[in-house]
Amino acid sequence: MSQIRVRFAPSPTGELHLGGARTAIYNWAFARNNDGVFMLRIEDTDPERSTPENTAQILRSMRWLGLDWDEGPEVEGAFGPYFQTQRDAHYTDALEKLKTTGAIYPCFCTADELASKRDEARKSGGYSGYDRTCRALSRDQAQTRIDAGEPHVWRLAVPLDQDEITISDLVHGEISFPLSALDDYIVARTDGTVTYNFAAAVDDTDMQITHVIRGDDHMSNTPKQVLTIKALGAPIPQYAHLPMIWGPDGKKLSKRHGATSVEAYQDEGIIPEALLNYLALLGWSLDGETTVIDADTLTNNFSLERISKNPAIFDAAKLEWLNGVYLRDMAPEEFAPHMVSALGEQGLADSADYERRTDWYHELAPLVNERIKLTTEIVPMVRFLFTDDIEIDEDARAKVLEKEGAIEAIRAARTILADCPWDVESIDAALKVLPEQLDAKPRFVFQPIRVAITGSTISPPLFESIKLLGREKTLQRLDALL
RNA sequence: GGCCCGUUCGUCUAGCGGUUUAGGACACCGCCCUCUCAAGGCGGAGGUCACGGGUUCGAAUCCCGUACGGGCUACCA
Repeated sequence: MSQIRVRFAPSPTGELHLGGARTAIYNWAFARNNDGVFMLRIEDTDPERSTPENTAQILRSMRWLGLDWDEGPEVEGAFGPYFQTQRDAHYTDALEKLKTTGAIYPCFCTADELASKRDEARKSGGYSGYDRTCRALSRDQAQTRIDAGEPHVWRLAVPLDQDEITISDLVHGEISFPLSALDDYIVARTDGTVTYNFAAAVDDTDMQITHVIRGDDHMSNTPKQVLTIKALGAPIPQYAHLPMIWGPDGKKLSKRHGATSVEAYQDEGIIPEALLNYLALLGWSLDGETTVIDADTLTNNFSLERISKNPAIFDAAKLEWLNGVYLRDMAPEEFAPHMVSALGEQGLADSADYERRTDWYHELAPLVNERIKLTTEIVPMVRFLFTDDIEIDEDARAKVLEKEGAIEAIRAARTILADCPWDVESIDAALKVLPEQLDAKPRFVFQPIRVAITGSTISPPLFESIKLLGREKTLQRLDALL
């Protein structure tokens, strides 16, 4: 059997959003699991909405997710170019071929005429596509008008000698469309440029795509593309149409649901492993039990048969939970770079500092990564260790510091820490006696100390925090409240 | 309007005719642990498998209708 070749074909009219990312993931995983080729093709034929910035953003997002493509922009390959705007020659060839076989015909109806015909037909209740007026023209008649310079488009002549066309979809099974409901769709516009359905069909043919894995919204386009490929005399690829991803309200995912692009999630503190994992399992399942799956397991087990047929609602809470799972699983040397980068953005740390006291960072890492879900939570939790410019939270001041016994606890801690050996065990042992000594519940003793040192009621464990802060700064912060 | 697709706990899903009193995960609730917050442990609530008909000894699983939701129906992709 020939090698499996799949493609992800985004149109750079916007950022890479979650639905597109998932389509890319499934294509990639399918190719990897079958020793196939994963191709990236940019469908930039809409000059109004396509931008190089969007293309760059899509490539960036894919790399971030770890989706490496074997052919496409920047890596190139034998089937390029990989931008549709650079493939005119291929489309012209295909067009010429279909003109000679008569599979397409020129249509001189104007856009206005078509619009009014459509409106009228709809009003009387039964619009089912172009009425094929120009299909009745003889070749000579048509050629004469073309020679006279009359503006025209080219349409695909849908075969009339069969009832229906059946496409076999690897997700949905066999799907039949009555040909009577199919339009003689426009393949080439008045200005000579080709339309999406034609370009996609020609490209999939020329690029020898074996499996077209794409969104459900293309299902109705498939018969047009199949008819086109047949007219070209090429083999029909296999299709797999993925269900849509919806927002929490069951409507199409959009800005009003918050972040929709891959980069937006990156900014919100999601790491690529988690997004890949979440999206992979949104519409596909390994066994119904597995919720945490790494890239290798995915690429070794992905199958089109286990893609679900029904749309899925995007659940941000579950993504965040997964993100937390990945964060918690990280070893100190894996997590520390995330801390450095988050702190770096605030000018609180840099890689030089990390180099200088790597052990210190590695001691801090496990205290942090097990209590957060998003990398954006890192800085608020450890900020007190990186600057003396800490402000004590108003709420914490009122609820903790102004309580009876708070100052006494801080004073007692100050005395103990002034000459306690500086390791976690010693600090722990020394401070643990305070509740009994002051005859107070542990929380009433330790919370004031925590607020004094970290500025907040929420922090990494106290004794470890004290140890990492260092004796000098610890005493300074306690003194500040006495 | 026409054509196509879909419908299992709030959400993601397992289930491919009997092993199911429908399993897992997130979210939710309670308890435990505890210096805060998390994490973790234990337990709980939550589904008349959209609805109605069939087929069958037996249906979430097969068939047909209906309802609801979605997609396409552009000289957009």
